[in-house]
Amino acid sequence: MNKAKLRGFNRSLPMSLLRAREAVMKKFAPSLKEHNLSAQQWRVIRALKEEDGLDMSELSERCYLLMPSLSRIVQNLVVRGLVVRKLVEGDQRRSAIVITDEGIKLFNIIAPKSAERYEYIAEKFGPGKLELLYELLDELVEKIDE
Amino acid sequence: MNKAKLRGFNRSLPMSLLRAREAVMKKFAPSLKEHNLSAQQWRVIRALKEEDGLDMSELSERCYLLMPSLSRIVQNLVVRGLVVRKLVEGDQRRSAIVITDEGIKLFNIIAPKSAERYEYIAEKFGPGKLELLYELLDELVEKIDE
DNA sequence: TTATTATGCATAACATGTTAACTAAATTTA
DNA sequence: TAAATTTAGTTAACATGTTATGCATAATAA
Repeated sequence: MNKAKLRGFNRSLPMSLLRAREAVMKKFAPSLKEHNLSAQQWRVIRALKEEDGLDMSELSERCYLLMPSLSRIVQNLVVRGLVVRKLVEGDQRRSAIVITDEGIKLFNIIAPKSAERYEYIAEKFGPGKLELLYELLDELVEKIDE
Repeated sequence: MNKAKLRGFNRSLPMSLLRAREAVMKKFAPSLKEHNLSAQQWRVIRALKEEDGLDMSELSERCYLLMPSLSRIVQNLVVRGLVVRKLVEGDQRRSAIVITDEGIKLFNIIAPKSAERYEYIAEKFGPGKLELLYELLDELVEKIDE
């Protein structure tokens, strides 16, 4: 479906990246929506599962979320009992964000499905091409940021 | 800057695509912001410059904007006098969106700068790699949508 | 022709993206 | 030490993303 060659302005880098991202996200969305998680909320949980107790600034960098968005997202996750805030001794400005047992439980339910989807994509597309794509994307960012 | 190898979950397709897109967008943002245009508003204007008088559904597809977003965006552009709505004879549900002279004038101011930025990126990255990237992205979308 | 369904589009409601204040705590400077 | 500055984080305000709902007009079935 929708195989028509891209015309004019639609064949642009931002649009192509957007389309690719949306196509990929569609594969991951269902298992997240099942648990009422947005892609952004899921990013925060994964980041904390990888390294717990990060402060907001660290979390913001790792999840590629701006502070205002992250602030609201963490509030939401706190209300849902998936993470908690803890005081950082020695600096009253910071707060460490810690994943709860319930958060970990949720992670353990979703992560396998997510990995499965990822494997599916990698296989469909070809692992070699996938690696090549990563490298091109990294290099693009690198070259642009000069 | 920020050259640390991506760890863990940050090396994922959605994240890499997001980073690349943001890096690219940053190059185009300034000339748009100069005229108080968002990337989305600019997409609509470009689409209409390419083919005028599209209805909302067509515009939605070509700009990769969902109808609710597009609805608000067009309202904004109408207020600013950059486009107008015209009745479609034979179907009272549709409305044709038409770019105004002022809209065209704005396009003619921004488009050259935009093209310039694009050339810069293509040159920095390498035209061959850019073409390869396009092809990989297209193929990724194609393979995923099955 | 009337009832039903489909289409085109708008609005509602809420999460996120984005820029700009703003607060309080920590650090630096004078 | 007092004042200025920096840092970490929140809140405000508005545009957009996203799903659901509503509402006409059009097309179709009965």
